[in-house]
Amino acid sequence: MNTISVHININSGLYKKDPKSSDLGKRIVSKSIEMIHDIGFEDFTFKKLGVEITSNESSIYRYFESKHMLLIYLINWYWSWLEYRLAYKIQNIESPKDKLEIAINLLVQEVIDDNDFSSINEILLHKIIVDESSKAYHTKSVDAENEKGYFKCYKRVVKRVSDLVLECNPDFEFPHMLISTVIEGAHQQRYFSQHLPSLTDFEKGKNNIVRFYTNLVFKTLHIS
Amino acid sequence: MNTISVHININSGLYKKDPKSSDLGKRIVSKSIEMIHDIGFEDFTFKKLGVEITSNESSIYRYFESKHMLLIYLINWYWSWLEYRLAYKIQNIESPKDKLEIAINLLVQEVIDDNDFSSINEILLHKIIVDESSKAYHTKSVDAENEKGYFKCYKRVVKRVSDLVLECNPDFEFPHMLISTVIEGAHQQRYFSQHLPSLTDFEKGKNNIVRFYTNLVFKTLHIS
DNA sequence: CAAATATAATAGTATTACTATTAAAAAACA
DNA sequence: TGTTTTTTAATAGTAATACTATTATATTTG
Repeated sequence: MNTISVHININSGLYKKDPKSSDLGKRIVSKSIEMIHDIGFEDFTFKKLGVEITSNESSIYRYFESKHMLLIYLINWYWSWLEYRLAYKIQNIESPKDKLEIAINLLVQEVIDDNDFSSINEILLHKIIVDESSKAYHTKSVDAENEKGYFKCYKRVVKRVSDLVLECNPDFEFPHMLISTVIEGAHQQRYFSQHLPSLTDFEKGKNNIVRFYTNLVFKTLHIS
Repeated sequence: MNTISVHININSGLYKKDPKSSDLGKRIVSKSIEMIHDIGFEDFTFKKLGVEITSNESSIYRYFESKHMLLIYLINWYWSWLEYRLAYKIQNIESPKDKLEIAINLLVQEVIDDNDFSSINEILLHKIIVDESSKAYHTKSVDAENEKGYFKCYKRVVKRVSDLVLECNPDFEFPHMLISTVIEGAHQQRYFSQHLPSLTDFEKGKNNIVRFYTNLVFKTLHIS
């Protein structure tokens, strides 16, 4: 899996200059992931990032229009990466049910291994998705940004997995609702397990989030 | 239902001066709901609110410590109100299954009627819950605020409905996950239906969100 | 009618999320 | 090699935000 980064292609409308094209760009992306994870998106600023990478606020603005756009970039990277892993993992699987189970697992499981070959720490990026990604689309500019294709990668993943749902049960009325509920739900449960645990039944090491959502999907689709 | 407001008691740690205790306080709450709904939470400021209610920024700060605290107040009001309606609606119902169905419906259904007797427009407040409530707890101060009891009303509702789940199926392992997934999921689906419809299977007038979540709960619990 | 309290008006602060300009350094190219 | 172009760094500046503090003026209460 060490050539994953080759497959991640991000919509060029998301940046002003491709951060993959220079060392500074890579440092921006890589350090921003660490910092957003550490201090949270609201406290993260380009000024602080500039200090950390011994560069300058204004230099960062040459890559990203705003910190909001940087977050959108990171989120797209994550979903592209997930889409690639999904395709890879189900490519030789025949059974629709097995494919769906693998997909659910991928969507719902915590990310625990990092690919050292890219400048992106996927473990931390997954945590950013859990903690911060709702901030990318809960804005007054969602509609305009959706039209520009800023959420395409995410929507494509939902579409792909919804198609797997329909392969299992062609009569099911709500495949997109089911999958977006599972994805967002799993992220929320991970967040709640850290901060509002009484909203969950999380128990360390028991894989409850994965078990809950897998069970929920197959029960809802009447296949078990 | 016109004496609902009597039953809504908000934790006094959420405000500096009780907004129910004065006309200005009521105008603050009532107008803030309209404004947050109209322009969104980020663009909403106490300065703008002051202008709208022909009062002053600094006067508003005498009621609420920050706009964040005002949002927390509104969210608590919403969940108190829901808790009251829940108790009221299931009080004479015997069957656990019927009680749970009523509860799910209440959690998942859009709010369509306003109680003119309070200074709170519940229709708009529900829309704020859908659009903005995740911003109340996706902060670096969640843990501190959770300890102060800022999320108590919400957690109490989840607990109550989880108990109804266990009444229906005492062996079910994940009642809290199920209910918080349904609540948050339904809010997200309403948001997505407006802004990212390809993530849903929403169709106007077909009540798909209610049908989907009701079905999901009863299938997951093996009772239909 | 006096005292206490609530409100309004004004001013001020640190920080944010940028933009603009210019100079220096590095890379490309001829 | 020298020159041009591009990239980066440094500095300064702006409008807005999310507040705090102070004081004057209403309004309510005893």
